[in-house]
Amino acid sequence: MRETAAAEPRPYHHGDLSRALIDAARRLLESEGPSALSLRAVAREAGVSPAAPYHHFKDKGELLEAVATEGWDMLNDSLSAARKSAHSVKDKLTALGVAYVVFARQNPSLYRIMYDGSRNKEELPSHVHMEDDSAYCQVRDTLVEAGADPADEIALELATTAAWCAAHGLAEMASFKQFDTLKTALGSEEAFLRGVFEHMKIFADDHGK
Amino acid sequence: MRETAAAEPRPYHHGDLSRALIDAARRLLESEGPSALSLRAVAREAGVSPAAPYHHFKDKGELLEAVATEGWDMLNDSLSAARKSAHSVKDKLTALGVAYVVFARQNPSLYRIMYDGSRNKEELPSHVHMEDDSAYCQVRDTLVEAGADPADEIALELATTAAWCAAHGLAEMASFKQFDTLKTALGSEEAFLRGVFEHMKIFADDHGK
DNA sequence: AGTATATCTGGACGGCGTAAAGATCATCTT
DNA sequence: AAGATGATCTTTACGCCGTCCAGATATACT
Repeated sequence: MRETAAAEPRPYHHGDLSRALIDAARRLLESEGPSALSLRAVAREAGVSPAAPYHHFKDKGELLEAVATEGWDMLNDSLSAARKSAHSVKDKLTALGVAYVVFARQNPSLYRIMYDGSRNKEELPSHVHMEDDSAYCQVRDTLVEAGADPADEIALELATTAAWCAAHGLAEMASFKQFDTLKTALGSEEAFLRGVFEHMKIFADDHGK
Repeated sequence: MRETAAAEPRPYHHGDLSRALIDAARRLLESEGPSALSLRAVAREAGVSPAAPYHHFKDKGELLEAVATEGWDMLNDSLSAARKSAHSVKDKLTALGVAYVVFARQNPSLYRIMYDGSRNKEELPSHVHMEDDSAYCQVRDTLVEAGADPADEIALELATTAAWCAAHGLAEMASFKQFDTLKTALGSEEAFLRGVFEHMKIFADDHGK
């Protein structure tokens, strides 16, 4: 819609350092894992001095928050796609759950970062829990589509929470080697995920329909 | 069964430093949280030099593992007690789930440490998953008591995994402020936990009985 | 008693997050 | 066009971290 650089945060010496820092962090996260993600390492990867990031982020936490935000956006997109691709209404919920866990398994370091900031503040970022096509709202809306009564707000929030907890729990557990035999017995990791979800009412029920 | 000190690791200059270090770590964990748990701080708290711990633990990780092991033992005890205190068979599973989450909520820093080491190794400690009165086995046995078919090993392991994931997911989520309104609406945090569990088949079903 | 050995201290190294001061460069005002 | 302004980046420095090494110290074995 717009020609060139005109409304961006104004490239100065570097160009767009905050963008470059987030990208560098993501790169390090994939190649070295979360424990290697120091502010200094990110600055090094981006080719600037260790203090440069402080002109764009208040501290290390704020940089990680920016990385996390992009992670949540990616997750929201994954869930949207899963919701659309599911054929029957009954499959939609499981498809959402599987998509959630698959995302976490494919981006384990990013997934960790996404929750780390929240754990310290004991609060999820608002765009996860509140905004309209946030992950939380997508799960809730899908529950309603599946037959949950939207008038009973408490039950609906409880059910959404239950689904979220189940998916998050499985996402963290699925990486443990203890489940390898079960995965091979069932043929694939996704079969394992579906198997676990099948044992959870929240993903199998008809929700009053 | 034995009189005094005879089979212990032998107290030397300090007395029993590894014990003292683990206690110091637990103390710091409760008073300052996981982020303050540096090796140096633990040594300081125990009144020894920063290098002293290295004669008892290979590195910081091994000390944290020792702390985690005690945490798992405490959790196992909590679950045993919950299992015994539940009156009906039907209540036992929910009682287990609630006890799990309550433990995590009452010892949040310790709970974090318990999983941190495993996340790096992608493997749970064996005494959690294998030994007879481990948390995992207690959940599995309770499922059998509740009517699950012990002959269908795959289904039983899937169900146990589902219950574990649900409880772990809820344990991590329950600290977020987002659920405060729901908790007050339901009257107490435990009511909130039970409400969430009620939406999970694994905790409500009759398991084929 | 005397030697070996386990335990602890002190000091050092590099890496970390972060703050302060100075250099550099795009933009704004005139 | 010129100089002032202020954002961006670098350099330097501080205290904390995990860890290693050399030396001191106290216990245990012969």
